[in-house]
Amino acid sequence: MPFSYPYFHPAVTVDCVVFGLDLAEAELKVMLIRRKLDPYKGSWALPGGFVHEEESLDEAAKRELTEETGLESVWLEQLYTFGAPGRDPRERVISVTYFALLKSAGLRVQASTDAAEAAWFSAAHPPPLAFDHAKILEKALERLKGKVRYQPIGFELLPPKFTLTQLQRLYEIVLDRPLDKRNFRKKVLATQLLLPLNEKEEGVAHRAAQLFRFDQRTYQRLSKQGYLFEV
Amino acid sequence: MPFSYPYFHPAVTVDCVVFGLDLAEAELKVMLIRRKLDPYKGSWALPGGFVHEEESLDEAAKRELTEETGLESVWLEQLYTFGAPGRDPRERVISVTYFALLKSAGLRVQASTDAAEAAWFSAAHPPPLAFDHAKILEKALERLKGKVRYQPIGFELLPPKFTLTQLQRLYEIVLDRPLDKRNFRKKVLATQLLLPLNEKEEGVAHRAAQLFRFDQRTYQRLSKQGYLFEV
DNA sequence: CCAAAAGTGTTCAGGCTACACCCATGT
DNA sequence: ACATGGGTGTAGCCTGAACACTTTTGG
Repeated sequence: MPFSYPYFHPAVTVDCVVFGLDLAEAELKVMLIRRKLDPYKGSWALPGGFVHEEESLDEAAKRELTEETGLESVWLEQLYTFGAPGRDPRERVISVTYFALLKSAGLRVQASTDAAEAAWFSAAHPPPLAFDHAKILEKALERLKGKVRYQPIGFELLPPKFTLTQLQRLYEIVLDRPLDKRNFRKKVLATQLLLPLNEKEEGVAHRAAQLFRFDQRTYQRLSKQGYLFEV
Repeated sequence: MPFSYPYFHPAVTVDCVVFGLDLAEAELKVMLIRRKLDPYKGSWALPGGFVHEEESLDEAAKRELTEETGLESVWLEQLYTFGAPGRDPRERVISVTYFALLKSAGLRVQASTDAAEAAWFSAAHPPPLAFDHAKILEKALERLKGKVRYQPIGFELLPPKFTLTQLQRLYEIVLDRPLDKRNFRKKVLATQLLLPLNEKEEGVAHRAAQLFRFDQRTYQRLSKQGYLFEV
């Protein structure tokens, strides 16, 4: 018989706030699933589920994301842990939440096993959410806004090859204010973290823009030396 | 019979990284307790304990802090949740960690009920710690260094009345680099968040320094308007 | 009067902001 | 040819860094 500490043992879940960028609508999106089980059956909720006995919290978050939305290889970071008594009407549940950034290439999502349906919604104006998920989303937005300014995580929301205008739109959307084109370009190019590719944008009805990719290697080298990315 | 989700239910603890400032030794300190129970009986560890069924995580952190160290009214913020399988040798335990800042007035601590002994150690060079507490401490230090620069939490480590030199020492210790006296004073006074008191330092064998206090009210008003404190 | 820390201004360089026009491409 | 977004430089301002001496107090 396995040892068990003689104290209260709550249920523990992970929930993920998955952000995606919609450049067409110039909006930050969040992925929600429609619950097919009680409680809150039929409501929109963050993708998530119970932590298994033999997996770490990070692994649980990755697994739930894949199971519920078919998404893989997203950027994932622990956000905050919510555990107020009563946040789940049935039993006390501690929720370790993550926030995830998805390369915007495909904003299509396949719902799968656990969830009835998955879809993207405006992150700023989401529909009513199950449990305390509105509070979780708010915290995630706050973190994203704060973090995007001093860590180059914004790139996780863009396709691997992107134009400077797309990068600027990204920051304008997340920071919710307009940026000056010339100043923005000067600044991000000065970081030396954008590698110009031998490729141009395709299929546009105007002058094709230069494509760049983010230089992950150089960034990692620089940040070990105390370099601070800032926008 | 109460409802219970048919999934794994781990034990859940809160652990607190309590920082204090030792201006005499110019060092950041962390409070540790000596464990009087297995596992790791006799080792130094972060103060903490199991979450009760009817209390929130924040409440649990406050309660443990008071029970184990006699400390009250410290600044407390959730840090990170650690839950790797195997981090407790007996049973899987999820630990929601907090970091706490203690006004340095009294760096004495009374051990009480749960713990055999409580004492202050160098935060940079702690003794060997139980469980994965070394990793937790490291994360807390990282957070403190990052946060102190853009949020005025440093004041939580000083007595309510302090001199500009003490404030400068604090930042020098936390950021681990020397700061220029004149530039530092210009900058912090420009924030308008330091109120000069009609009092001077006492009992020193040299010119007595002006005492200040931090203007919490004004800060809250300004930060609602999007003001960003920076050092 | 000596030791110890408090207190105080100016100069210079680099970064940030504001701002407008020509260019390349597809239809 | 025109519509659409791509791409580029400069000038003023402000902020951050460097730097040394006088003042006050207690012993």
